[in-house]
Amino acid sequence: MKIATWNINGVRARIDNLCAWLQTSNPDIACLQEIKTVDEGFPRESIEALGYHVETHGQKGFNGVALLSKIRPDEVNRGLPGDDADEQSRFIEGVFSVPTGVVRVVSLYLPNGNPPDDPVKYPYKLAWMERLQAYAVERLALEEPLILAGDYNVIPEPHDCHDPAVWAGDALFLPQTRAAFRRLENIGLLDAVRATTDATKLYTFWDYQAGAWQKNNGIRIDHLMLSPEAANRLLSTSIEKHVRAWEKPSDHVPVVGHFDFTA
DNA sequence: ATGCCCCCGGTTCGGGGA
Repeated sequence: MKIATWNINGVRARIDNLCAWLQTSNPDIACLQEIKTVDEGFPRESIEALGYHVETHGQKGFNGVALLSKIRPDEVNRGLPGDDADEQSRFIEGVFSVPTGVVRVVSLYLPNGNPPDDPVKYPYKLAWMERLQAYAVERLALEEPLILAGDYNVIPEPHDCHDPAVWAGDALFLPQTRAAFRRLENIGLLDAVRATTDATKLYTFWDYQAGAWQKNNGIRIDHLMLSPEAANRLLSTSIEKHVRAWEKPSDHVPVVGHFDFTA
């Protein structure tokens, strides 16, 4: 079973790209971020035509997440618990039946947090990470396969970026950000890519500016975080960076986990 | 030191991204 995450950077601007990727990569479940549309504006027909069920949690203009899946989810929940006043659409959870039972899959878009000295943005990011941890603690107690997939806007370690010095004061790489990410690992979530490879220079995002892609000046910020029950089913991961060279690309590429959920 | 580039809303620029 192939479960992928991809920050699409505007699903309406990228629908041809998305359909081409679905047809070639053929994921069973795709977690999208930054769909940048309200639910009514999501181009669901062209995706349904490829055999996918579509669940969205959008908003006007920016943010927005979605779950595309070949099997219909038994349950869908929208919004990260812990703050009823938070109106940003950054979290959607689906529960899917598999031969071994269920797998719970989340598409999440963690706040960027820049600039760090902004009175609202960085505190919002850190608070969101605390809420995510509280949610994860609760879900981990279920002892189910759980896959928290998405754009975390976190560079976990210096080798997860081309030039750590450039990112030193950035909300994606500040010590507090990295510490919050480590807490997610320490409660029992496994970074699937790092668990399956020792390769260096693995990135999932390359800025549109200054020829970052051509120079491989990237960062690894899109992650699949796994509960122990999901980690035990993990076969391999891949970063599908070839799509970054397509015409009119997203600045992120899909990150894919292959799982064996056969009984 | 700053901007490079891109999407969106809605207008010819600003907000947001990272």
